[in-house]
Amino acid sequence: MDSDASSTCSRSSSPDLVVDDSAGSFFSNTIFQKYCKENRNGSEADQGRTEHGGGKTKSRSELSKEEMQDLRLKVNSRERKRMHDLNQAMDGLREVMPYAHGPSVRKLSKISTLLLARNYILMLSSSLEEMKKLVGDVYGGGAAAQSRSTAHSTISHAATSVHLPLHPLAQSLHSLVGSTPTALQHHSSPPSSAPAPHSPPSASFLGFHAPVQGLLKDPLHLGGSYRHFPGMPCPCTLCQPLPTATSTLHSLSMNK
DNA sequence: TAGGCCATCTGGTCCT
DNA sequence: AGGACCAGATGGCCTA
Repeated sequence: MDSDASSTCSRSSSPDLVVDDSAGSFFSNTIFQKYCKENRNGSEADQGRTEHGGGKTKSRSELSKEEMQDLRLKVNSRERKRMHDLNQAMDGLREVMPYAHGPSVRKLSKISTLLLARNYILMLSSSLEEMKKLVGDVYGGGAAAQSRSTAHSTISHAATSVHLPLHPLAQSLHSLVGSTPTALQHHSSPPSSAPAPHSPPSASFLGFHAPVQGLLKDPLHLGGSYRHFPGMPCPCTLCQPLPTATSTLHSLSMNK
């Protein structure tokens, strides 16, 4: 089920659901069935009371059971649509994460997606800071202003040529991918070509520890399937010998 | 079979 | 009043 990477999930749901489908799920609901039972019993008594006031807007208490039912279906439909939109946004987030994409790769859970996204943002921020420092070092204090003016070209060059301290996420990624370097297919393989068995990432992959660990499943076998983005520093530990001045990312990720 | 993840329903609250 | 947002409850599916 989770392996379904399409924007719509494999569940019986669709963003453009209208009353029909929603009615299906609604009618299958036990609460609704109970409601129907009660409705059947009291329907005669209600009949006369609910007929009045044609045309005028009624308060909720004045609505007939049928109207209440319609209202309920409408509300349910809206809520369903809202959740679909939310899930679409979540899928959009998944797409831009440095994580394997492909039919054979299991989809990140929502919580995993959010946690990974957070770490990823922290990693990028840290990278940016390091690059700024490097640029400052290379051009010296006097040239700092000038270097700032040429920041665009310089940074883009630095991004491809300099290894940055990305240790925490890199460790996390490698805990996801596995420990053997040969298992990795760096800088080339399309994610879908990875023939690996797949499970969702664990808390350690996401760079979080005790607080989240209980929430996520543990073992992962994502052999060689995470993505390297062109122009971006590779976050893996193999590419990134950890400098002594560890970035703040780790501490940041710890005090979640 | 237990646990994780998810979709859906539902009622409450807040905002426009 | 109507809609958006939220959280709890429920039940289904999947995996270890």
